[in-house]
Amino acid sequence: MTPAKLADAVLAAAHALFAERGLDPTALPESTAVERPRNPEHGDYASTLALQLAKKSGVPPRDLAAGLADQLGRTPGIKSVEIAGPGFLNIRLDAAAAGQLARVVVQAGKEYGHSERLAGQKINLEFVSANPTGPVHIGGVRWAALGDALARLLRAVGAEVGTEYYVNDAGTQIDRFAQSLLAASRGEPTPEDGYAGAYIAEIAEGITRDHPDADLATFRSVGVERMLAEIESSLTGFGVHFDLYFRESDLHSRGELDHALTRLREQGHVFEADGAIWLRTTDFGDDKDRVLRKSDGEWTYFAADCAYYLDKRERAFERVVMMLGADHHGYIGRMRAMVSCFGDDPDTHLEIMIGQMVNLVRDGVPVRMSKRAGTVVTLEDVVEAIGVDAARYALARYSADSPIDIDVELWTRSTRDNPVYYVQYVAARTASVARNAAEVGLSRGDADSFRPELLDHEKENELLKALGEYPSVVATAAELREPHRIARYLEDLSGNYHRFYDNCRILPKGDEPIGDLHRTRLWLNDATRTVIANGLDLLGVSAPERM
RNA sequence: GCGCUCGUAGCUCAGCGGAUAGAGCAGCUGCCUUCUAAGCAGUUGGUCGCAGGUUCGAAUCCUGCCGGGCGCACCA
Repeated sequence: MTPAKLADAVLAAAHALFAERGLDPTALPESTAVERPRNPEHGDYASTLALQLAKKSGVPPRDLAAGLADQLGRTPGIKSVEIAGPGFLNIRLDAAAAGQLARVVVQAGKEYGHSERLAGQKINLEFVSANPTGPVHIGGVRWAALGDALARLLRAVGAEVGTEYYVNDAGTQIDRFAQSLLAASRGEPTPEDGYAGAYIAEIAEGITRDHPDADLATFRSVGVERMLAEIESSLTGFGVHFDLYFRESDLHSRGELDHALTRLREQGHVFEADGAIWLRTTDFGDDKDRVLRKSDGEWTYFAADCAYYLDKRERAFERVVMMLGADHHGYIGRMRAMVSCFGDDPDTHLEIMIGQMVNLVRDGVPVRMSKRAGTVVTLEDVVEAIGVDAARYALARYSADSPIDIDVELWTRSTRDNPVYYVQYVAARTASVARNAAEVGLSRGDADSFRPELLDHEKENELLKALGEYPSVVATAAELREPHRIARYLEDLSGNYHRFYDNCRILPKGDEPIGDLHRTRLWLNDATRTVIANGLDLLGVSAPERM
């Protein structure tokens, strides 16, 4: 019996009860859920349905709870139902019904935890989008970890996801980048407002080698391509693949800014003043109107944002998700207003996620500079310091709302206090048990030797409940755009596995003959490995066979 | 000044309106002759920033205040 099926049973009981008492069935929700109470005295699962229905039905909650308990008590697999407090239903399952889950999980394999909850939704996810004027810095690394995890999560719940990296290859920052390369190639000092760092000299040198007569235009075009190739390669090494690297220059060359301007004009929110073309974003709550085309005829960055948004919408994405650093949160107001100016609804078509700052900390002091980039800490620096797995886990483990310090010493430690090791250790332990089982001739066996009623130890029950919770954790994490929930869940699951391991011997001791308990526990071991591996995969972290 | 965000144990943080608010670290104390001790068990530690409101029920939702961070360009 999975929690989802139990929840269905609770709802079915409510329907039966309402019919029996002649109550209005429209008061019943379409679906309900059961909780995994922390306090074991509150049963294996708890439902608050009676509390929720009391007001709507006009029946006292404890009275409703009693009726529900009566109905539920007749459901196979349910051992007992108690009413507690104001009207909680505390439900206990038979060991056999609870234990079935081990088999459900193993048989579902990689699919366990997946659902169709967001099926049919087409979501565009844009993240990182660091300017191609230098390596990806640490803030972008957080988005790489979080954005990629979110893409995996959304796909796991059935959404159609397109991931994109917006390449700002058309603005004046690119001019400065080109001039910095040119200066470096001539051995001249970095121009004012230019880019410094060893990488500039390296790229300049490479371009000069391949294009001896390179002029500013060459440094510009080739420089951007090489920088972008480097960025893409470092992201690939980080396990992050983008479906599309979208170039701002394409918006210009395809005339998409004019197209967007036309559309905005049609909607009636464009005006001219002081020789510039403006979008009246104040119509939709922005604190000031925004320039689309400057008086000198140049498009603004904001105009390109408008065109890019329109482009995504015209590619049939119904939801446009963008991830920005906290220093860009001022964009939210104008972006939402812009969406409204197009006639869209910012609450349904746009979603802007804001992430707080990240520091790499060594010996209690923030690391400030990269060996290669000079002024910032880069993706390579983070990977070199703690490795891809730890970096991805550390960056995905915290809510994007909270600023984080990544302590190099902590995240490279091989102890309990390093969360990624704690979780990966379970992956290794479960794999080790499976290997040892195979060596002594123990296998999960067939359906006859899977005897879930034998899984009646407290720690087995706790582990089963944790495993059963996984699908709803995935669904919630996807809906709330909070990958950190996966990490926290995996840590909880890991604790449950270790306690099971400590209390319940899986393999036969010495000459002990192999029995159904050994086989059944092996199912539980393998179910745990499945969920740990699936969860880590959502975060882009490996599930090692050995450590 | 306006806006966004955060404020939970000594520290770092979980907690999508539910029961006695949880975990790791730090402190103290135990557990390895058979599956990985990179583990487990016990113990100490809280006016959930403050004040109101909504609710059967608030750390969670709303309002105000206090404190920290960030942002308010015809920059990109």
